[in-house]
Amino acid sequence: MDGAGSDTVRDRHRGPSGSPDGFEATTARRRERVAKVVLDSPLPRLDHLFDYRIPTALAEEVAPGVRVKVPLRVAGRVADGWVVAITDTSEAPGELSPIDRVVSTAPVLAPDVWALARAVADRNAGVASDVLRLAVPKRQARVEQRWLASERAAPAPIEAEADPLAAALIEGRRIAALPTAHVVEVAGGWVGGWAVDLAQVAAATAGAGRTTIVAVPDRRDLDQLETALLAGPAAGLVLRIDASRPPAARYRAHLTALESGPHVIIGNRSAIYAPAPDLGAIVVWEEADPFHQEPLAPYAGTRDVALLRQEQSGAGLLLLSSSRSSTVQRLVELGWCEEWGAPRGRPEVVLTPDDARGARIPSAAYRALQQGLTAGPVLVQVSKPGDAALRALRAGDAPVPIDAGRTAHELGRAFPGVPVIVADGDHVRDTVDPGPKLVVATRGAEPRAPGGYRAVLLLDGARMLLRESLWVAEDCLRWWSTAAMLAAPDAPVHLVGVSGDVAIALATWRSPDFAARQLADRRTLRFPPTVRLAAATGPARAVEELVEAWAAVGADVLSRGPEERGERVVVRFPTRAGRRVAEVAKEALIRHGSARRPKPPAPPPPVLRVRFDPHEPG
DNA sequence: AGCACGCCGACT
DNA sequence: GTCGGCGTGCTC
Repeated sequence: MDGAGSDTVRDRHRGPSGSPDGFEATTARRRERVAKVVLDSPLPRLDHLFDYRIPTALAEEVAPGVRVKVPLRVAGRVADGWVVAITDTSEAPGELSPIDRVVSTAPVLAPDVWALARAVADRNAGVASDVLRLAVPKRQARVEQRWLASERAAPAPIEAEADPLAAALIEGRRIAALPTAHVVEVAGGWVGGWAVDLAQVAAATAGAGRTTIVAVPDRRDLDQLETALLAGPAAGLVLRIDASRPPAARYRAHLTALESGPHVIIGNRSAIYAPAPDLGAIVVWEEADPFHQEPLAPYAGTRDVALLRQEQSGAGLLLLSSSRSSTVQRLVELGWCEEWGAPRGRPEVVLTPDDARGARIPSAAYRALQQGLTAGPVLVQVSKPGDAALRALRAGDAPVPIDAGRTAHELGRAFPGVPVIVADGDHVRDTVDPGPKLVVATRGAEPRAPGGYRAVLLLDGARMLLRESLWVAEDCLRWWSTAAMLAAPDAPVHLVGVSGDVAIALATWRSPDFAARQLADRRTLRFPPTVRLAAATGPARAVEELVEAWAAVGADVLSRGPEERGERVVVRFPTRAGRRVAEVAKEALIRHGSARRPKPPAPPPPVLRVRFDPHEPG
């Protein structure tokens, strides 16, 4: 990777003979202090490094990573940017403008994070500054001044138990693994076994003087991981990088992460961009969870960013998931990633057919609940109700949907005197107390119970499998697996009304085999993850032009249709073509990407947009 | 974003 | 000839 950042698209346009405007013949290379600056601008045309003269008055302060204000001649504007490198020469035509001022001397954009942002943007035909918005938190002047003034000492070394997985990661190995499959008690309470697994790996990595980054999908998982870490030897090294926390805390954690480690950096998807000078291991928990998909352009998900960061940094990569996705299985089969060990513990899953007389709960499952309730709480997982279904229910419309509320009502009647607790998007619960009770939860909202549930009922499996999605089967396996892992070690897990491959995968706890079969099917169908997809929307003319350019580099149209004020197209292409497909898209965005506004007041004009690896092609 | 430049049609 | 509308390209 080019440490100064690659000016790829633009350089390629110029070709080997140099600038098309003929400036180079008259422009001698100048010798002076030159700063290479990336501008904080979302315009694709400005997404390359700009050269600025470093005035002697600023020579002391200008350094790679600092925020600067620079003039942008057109319209006499001053733009924000970051210095990413300092050189002695410039190829830019004309006189260099001087840097206007240094915003602060804190080097907030670490060189490797810049290289990562550049690579992420290039892979997704995006703009580096859009990625930097995720990678560098908003400046907090007070916090920064305090940090600049403070004495900084490296954290004291810690004593941690040696761990073979951590040792492998520090060597730079790439590993796919399944976690301990039951809840575990630590000083702060009961947490998922996965969190204790990861706390151990992070502590051992810190014991070797290296930093670990762990990215998890959501706040609930982050809380569990933090609890597990605070109970262990690495408690003092934890930095929580979490967009939902106050900006000052977020910025303070970012500045601390810039210091030499070891640290244990934990957070949601933005944590994958955290600066880490002594990075030893990159960990993604539940890489297939939709919360790992970035909703902001250029939409790069945690797993893909982690893969790029692993390749650039040479740190280890651990993809730990409650079940194997076809995407990770592909990495394993390519030999890019190795499998690690066998999962520890395995829920006792019973496949239970639907009741012949049409009762909501088959009698075998009913007996399991009854039995479980003599010892403690039991869990019933139902599919997501959905707002429309709930509104219909309230309005008294037929048909009545199956949802957490109705199931809870029925169960309450079936088990009189037993408390019923509902957990869903509107009633968020992280944990429940011990003692007999029925916990009815929509998938993904299941609370944890001390010691684990005495029985788990996966009630709406068949319904979940009806969801229209490219990824239904593996999504269901993941939802069921996460609920199953909340069971006490000897408690039964009943999967109701589902048979076939996916049910057997859960019962045998062999999701990798299932993922391998999914992958084989997808290979013959030419579906992701064996090929990649990209979607473009915009004015028909721009979309048509892009489709032609894409066809020339090996992308074929999967679907095409009208879109509000324009067109939408989805193409697929072999993974090998990814680089060219992204380059071509970036060129199209430079031509058509910025708004050409007609006379106001008019609706905002359609603009060309490109999205790589959309989760659903539709 | 906002400004210069240049190409083409309509005018003194 | 030349004025000016607007589409195109550029910003170190």
